[in-house]
Amino acid sequence: MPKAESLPNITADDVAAQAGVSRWTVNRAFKKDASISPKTREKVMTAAQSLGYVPDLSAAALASTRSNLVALLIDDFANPHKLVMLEKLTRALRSRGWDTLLVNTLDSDDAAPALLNASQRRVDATILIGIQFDDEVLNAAHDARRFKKLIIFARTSENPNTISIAVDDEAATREIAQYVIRKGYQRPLYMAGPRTVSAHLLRKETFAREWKDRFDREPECIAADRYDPDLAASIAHDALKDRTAAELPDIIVCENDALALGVIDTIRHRLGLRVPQDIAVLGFDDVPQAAGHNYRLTTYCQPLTEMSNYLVDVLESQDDAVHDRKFLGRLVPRDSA
Amino acid sequence: MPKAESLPNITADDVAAQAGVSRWTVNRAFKKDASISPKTREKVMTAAQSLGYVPDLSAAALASTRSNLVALLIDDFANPHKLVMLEKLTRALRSRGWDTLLVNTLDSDDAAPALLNASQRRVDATILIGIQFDDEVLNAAHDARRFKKLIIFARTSENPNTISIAVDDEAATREIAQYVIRKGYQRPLYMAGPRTVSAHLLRKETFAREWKDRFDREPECIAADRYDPDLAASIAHDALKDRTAAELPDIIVCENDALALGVIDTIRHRLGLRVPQDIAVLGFDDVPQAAGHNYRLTTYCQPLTEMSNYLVDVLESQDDAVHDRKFLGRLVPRDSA
DNA sequence: ACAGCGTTTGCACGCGCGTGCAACATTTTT
DNA sequence: AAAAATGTTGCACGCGCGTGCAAACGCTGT
Repeated sequence: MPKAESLPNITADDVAAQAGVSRWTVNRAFKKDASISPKTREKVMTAAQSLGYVPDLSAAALASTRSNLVALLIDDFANPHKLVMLEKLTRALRSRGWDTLLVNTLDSDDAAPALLNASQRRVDATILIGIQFDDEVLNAAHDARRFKKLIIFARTSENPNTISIAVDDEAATREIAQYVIRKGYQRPLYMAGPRTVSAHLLRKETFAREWKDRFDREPECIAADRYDPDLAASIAHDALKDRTAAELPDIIVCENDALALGVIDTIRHRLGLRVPQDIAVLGFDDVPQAAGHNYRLTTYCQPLTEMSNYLVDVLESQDDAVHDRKFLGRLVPRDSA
Repeated sequence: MPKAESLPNITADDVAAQAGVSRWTVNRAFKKDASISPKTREKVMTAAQSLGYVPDLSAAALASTRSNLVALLIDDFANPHKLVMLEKLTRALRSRGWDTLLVNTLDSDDAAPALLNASQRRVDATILIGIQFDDEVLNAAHDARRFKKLIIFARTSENPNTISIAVDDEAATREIAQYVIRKGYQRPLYMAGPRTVSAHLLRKETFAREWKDRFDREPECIAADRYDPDLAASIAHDALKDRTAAELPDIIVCENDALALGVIDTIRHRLGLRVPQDIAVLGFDDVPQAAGHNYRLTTYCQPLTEMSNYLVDVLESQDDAVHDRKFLGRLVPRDSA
């Protein structure tokens, strides 16, 4: 049951009166690195506690140029990796004093409105972990007033107006390609994701290049336009269902785990084949299911915790240096390839 | 690259000057149901567009008693259903003009601080979709000033200070129990979740009661203290690994899908048995994987979209009526039971 | 006790907009 | 055509706190 009528707010003034100091001293007591004597702070804190006072961050944001609030724009909810990213990011942010505004980029035309929506709350930065952002939208956002940092997380971007914090896709894909070659696979099939996403072009192209460098032929490619296991399952099924054993690939390299999980399901339950004996599968992201007994998926693990902490470092930095950074993850060999 | 130096903000005053009206008229133009003539609004909007003005919701929140912002407190990130809930909730909220502050309840002692954190941003309501909230924390929150609506979503709560929007656990579990009985299962094993969560006690108790009413004996129960497939897999394995075929349950009824998925993996890959021929499995939530070819999980589907829309209705309602509401979902029979 | 220094505290002003009412403009009624 | 009813616009004040500086304080050494 909602509360009947909200009592008047407790403000810093109330605490100041009770503690016998000025309002400004009260607010200072709640700011670390503020110039205030330990005993005054103690006195203020006691008064605040007894009144149940906490600073109003909303008012603080209005008064200053910082809000300690970031917007997190997200779509692609079919991809289980998103939940992991959300956890890592919100954990890093909150444990270091940042609040997160979660904005669901509802559909493909909603990228710009979502960005605008975020800006209306005075966020200090906007973090993009969706896939629906093209350069046009990004540049428009950058030109708008009131936009501060625009961070693309876990995805490579060459856009000069954004800060990209991601795994080194080329290095990672090269490692994956080398692994596939070393294991002696002959007929890889590469399954790509949505074409709008530059990172993924990078992965696909890097894999193709590595393969061509070694065998002087292009690997076969198919694509799913969403990172959705079910969709990947259907597409893989359509691509493979009429093939003879000799025509089947011996490994399917997937742009990420969301695709790989669906592909494994199709291989097992619709094609009636075994992983990895008939067709091996390789993923990217190391989602929780990848480690489970069912999939045992060989995949590439991004250092998400480290990346999240670096993101907060970037938020807290004042300078205008270029903050783009690429991280190295590691290939996690399991049983699927 | 971050922007060099942020330009001065465009405020309603700037637009007012350009449009030749007062500042208040400008803000009115952006409020629906405001008393303003169509042509004035048009004029204002044109000026706003040309200047790139959008209202500052942060300032609006400070000035009024409403912020159109809700906090969403969440933990239990191992449960894939959380991602579905996030999507449905943020979609319903945002498409109806509400912003979402996502607060990761970092650990079991963090429930109260997380709640406080939310209150500092002047949220109009706090939605709890985590599992770490006991009555003590809830009552403390209710007593605190500045707390408005406290909504427990997708979980039954008897706490009189909260609004609970959930599926009818008793009806759902009764339906599940009837299904199990009708299908002729003899030796069910119930796998419960964390004990702190009242909804789950309800499910377990309802199932046990239904079973006892029919067969005059208690079903066997085990429990996992997190909704984590991997943990559920281990616990199921420990419970079953040394049993003879006759001692094994013929169905494992799980409090939710997060547990059920892990249980299926264990049955197949660690016990080497078949689902459902050797042991059937039943879940709750209908997570995306449940429908896939791998699990084909029989489960109970909550009407999340409807529930989310109702939640926004509650947010928009002014009265102090009791808004608790229980929804009916439906059992989705697939191949696992 | 006093100058000299660093530390701690107080304050005027503004952040951008909402509330509620009063003033004004427009339409309808008689 | 004037009066009444309705629709539309303007404004004083405040929401709670940050910024940057000036005043007051506490301490050292002599």
